[in-house]
Amino acid sequence: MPELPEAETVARALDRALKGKTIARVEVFLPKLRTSLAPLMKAGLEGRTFVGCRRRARYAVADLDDGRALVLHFGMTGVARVDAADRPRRKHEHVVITLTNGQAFRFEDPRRFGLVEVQPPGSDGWPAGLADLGVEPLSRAFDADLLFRASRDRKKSVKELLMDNAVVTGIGNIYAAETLFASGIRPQRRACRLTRAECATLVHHAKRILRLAIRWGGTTVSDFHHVDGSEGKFAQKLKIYGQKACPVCGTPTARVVLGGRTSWFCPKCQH
DNA sequence: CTGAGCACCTGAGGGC
DNA sequence: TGCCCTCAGGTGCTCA
Repeated sequence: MPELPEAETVARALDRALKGKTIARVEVFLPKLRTSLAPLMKAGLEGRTFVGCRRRARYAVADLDDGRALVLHFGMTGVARVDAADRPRRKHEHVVITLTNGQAFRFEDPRRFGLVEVQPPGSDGWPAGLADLGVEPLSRAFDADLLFRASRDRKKSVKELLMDNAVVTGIGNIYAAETLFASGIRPQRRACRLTRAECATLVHHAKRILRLAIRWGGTTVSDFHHVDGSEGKFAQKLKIYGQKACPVCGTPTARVVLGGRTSWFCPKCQH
């Protein structure tokens, strides 16, 4: 999916596009995405007004004026748009929420791994369904100590640890690869073999790369688009993911499959 | 508890 | 042109 920078970009745009807008009608065109869409239809959203939109992990959370929230996850191919309500529906637009101002919020998702739910507030200020997530990578809580502690006695690879949402949220296949390349660490290294200093390096580069990617509007590989339909420009900044050769030493990139995901690395620069 | 494997989906691209 | 294969930004289930 959309990893953290893409979700952040979308949440910021939805905040501008939806804030103060009132729901006129909710339509769904499939029984389910990752979860059933029936509760969304029965939620009685007509007449409710959006008060803003924020991000947690890879979720966009559009808050409503009654305390509930429209919770979105983009799976691999989910795209949110807000545009004219009267244009023809696209093939994979599964949810259309018409607003009273002549616009409509639309959720398009060819592979249907995404999620659109209405959730009540939980105890921590976030929707109830977002409990049990790890720390935000851009928060102070994500530091070398946390990563070092989480990596002890773990047989799994460093890359899988970085992508483990119970440890740190929002780092997916692209940004894990970029973080490991910048840190000079091979993706397949056992997490338990990381030094404290290497954990500090990983944390530093993860934060730097995620911030940079947000600044460039995220990464468009094929499906990801902004709320206005434009593309994320971080794709041209990728150093290792999907690259033929290492941009530093010119060595052809290598690939290894970890946790079922292709992991790109430079066999010369990463150890 | 952990980790491995796979299921959930459609579409794009390559080889024949 | 079509068929068959592999692969794709994620998550969550079962099983050992």
